[in-house]
Amino acid sequence: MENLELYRAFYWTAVERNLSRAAERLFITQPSVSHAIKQLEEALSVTLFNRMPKGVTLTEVGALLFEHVDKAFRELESAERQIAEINNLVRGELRIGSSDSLCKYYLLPHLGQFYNEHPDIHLDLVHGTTPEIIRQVKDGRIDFGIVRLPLNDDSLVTLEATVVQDCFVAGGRFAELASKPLSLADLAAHYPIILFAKTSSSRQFIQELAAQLGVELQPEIELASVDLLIEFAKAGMGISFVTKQFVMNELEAGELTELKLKESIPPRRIGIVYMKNRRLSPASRALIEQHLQVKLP
Amino acid sequence: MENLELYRAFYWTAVERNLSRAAERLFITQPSVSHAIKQLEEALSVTLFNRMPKGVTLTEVGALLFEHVDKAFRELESAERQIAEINNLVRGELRIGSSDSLCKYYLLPHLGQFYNEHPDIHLDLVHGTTPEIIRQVKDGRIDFGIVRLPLNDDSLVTLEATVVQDCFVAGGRFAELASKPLSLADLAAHYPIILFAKTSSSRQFIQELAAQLGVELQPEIELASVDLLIEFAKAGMGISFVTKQFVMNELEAGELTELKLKESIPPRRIGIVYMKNRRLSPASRALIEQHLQVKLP
DNA sequence: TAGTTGATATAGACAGGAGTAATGGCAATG
DNA sequence: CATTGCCATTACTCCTGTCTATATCAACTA
Repeated sequence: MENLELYRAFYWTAVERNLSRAAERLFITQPSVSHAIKQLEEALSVTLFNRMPKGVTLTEVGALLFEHVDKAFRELESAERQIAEINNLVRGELRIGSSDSLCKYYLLPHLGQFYNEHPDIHLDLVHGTTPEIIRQVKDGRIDFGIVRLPLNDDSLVTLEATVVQDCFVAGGRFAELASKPLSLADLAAHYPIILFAKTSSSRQFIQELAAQLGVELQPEIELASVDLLIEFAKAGMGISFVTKQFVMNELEAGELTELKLKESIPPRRIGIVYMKNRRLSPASRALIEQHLQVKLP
Repeated sequence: MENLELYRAFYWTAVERNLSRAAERLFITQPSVSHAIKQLEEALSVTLFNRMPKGVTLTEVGALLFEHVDKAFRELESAERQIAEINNLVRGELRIGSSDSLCKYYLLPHLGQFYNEHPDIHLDLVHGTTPEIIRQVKDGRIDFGIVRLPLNDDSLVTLEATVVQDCFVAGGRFAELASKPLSLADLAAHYPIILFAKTSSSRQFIQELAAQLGVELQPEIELASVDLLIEFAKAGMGISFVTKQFVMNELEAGELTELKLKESIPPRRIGIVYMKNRRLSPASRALIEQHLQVKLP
């Protein structure tokens, strides 16, 4: 068939058994329906309706066709209904990528509420390094990513989500260091430093900062997770470089203490990134605007 | 959706993963496809494709939609294929109505050959009185009818199919009557007459003919089937009024003998009738033209 | 039997929109 | 860094789907 719209006229005519009523359903006039049916009949070289004095009835072939057209239309309706549901947030999928610890400490708390409000939206969280996240955003495998800024990529939209402050924390026998300001050089020279693994942006950040200050930062211990950084510091194994917001609980509980550093550590911006030429899914928009409280353009 | 044609563009784009190739499939240009996809996306308020440097890929929603569109299209294709088969006589249905004995003696012999040639065309034979057949033709319940002519109904097409000759036949002890010509009055007065039931056109025919000749035809025996008319005559129970063509076998075998009547019985025309404003199915056309050897207009 | 009602079919005109050609922009590739 | 192979945009053309008006037909109805 060269024109699927004809099937719509056929469908309603078959349902209503009356061209005029079908026309009303289709919001067109009766001659248009008549014409459409005729075109369809000619295209298929069959008679689909018996024209009776008081309406039309399906021929055998018409009835055969109707069965299939009916199924096809139900199929399309079903698809459209499901898409409407996705648009209305009653179902859908939310795929978010976040680098390293941002997932647990920034995203997770907000996701809880989102999940309560939209339990049928399937969550898919991936984590990886910032380049990995960017890659997946570009490939369309995730809806958006949460990464540390700055980022310069013209094909991405970057929204500042929050700002975090890194700091050195100590616990156990090193807790007393908190009383007096220290310089980074002092720390590096006299205390065991615990840093995140080399690949992390956090590690690169402090390493570069130290280098600018002419300090060579050589960690005593390298760990692959923020949780371990915290635990090692709590155990008094050394001084961990962590994001302050991520250790709030421990600081308030007195299990960790923030060291006063003579040099100031610049805050680091956390951003939401997604493809410029791609529309965010309704679920993404809802999460970003309503839960993460980030204003979308 | 207000325009089903957009789904076609969507379908091929999803299959080809490339707007330009989809355009080729659709015999339109790439910008048209691009435009169509865009319209569909706006109508559904979703993004269906990720535009990649080397083509497009389906988004999650796009993939969901594709499943359904694919099914819908298969459904329509299936319908169109079946209709094509009906047009090509590899399948279909043939619904024929014939009054009384015409079915067995005229139609059946030809149907055998038709069935051999087109074994997958379903045959549906209905028989009834001429008015019943006409009614069913008009209601579209049968494709065409085979009835005795004349018939004056402007909404029907009437084609003369064959001509039959009625006659009186006898068997057994009455067979000797065949040697000398008899008048209808003689027959009516001195011999037991066996006629078909009152409702039949055959009965009305001979009754009217007799009345015109001033003869009152009072049957000794009334029967409801041609077979019984034949059997009773063969058994010598009386003289049956039958269609000569229907008793050919018995005449040739000598089981029955045709009486010589002084009056001539006019031949009766048998016709094919169908609705003027309805197209005959391919199967009907084939049977009528090729097997019944009746030329269609 | 003429008139009415409730259907579908046909004819002709018109406007909206699908399609086109030309062009631009972008990303990957060698 | 030019080339290639994509998709998007624009401006214009022309087709076709739709409309109005009218014809036609069958079944009632008075």
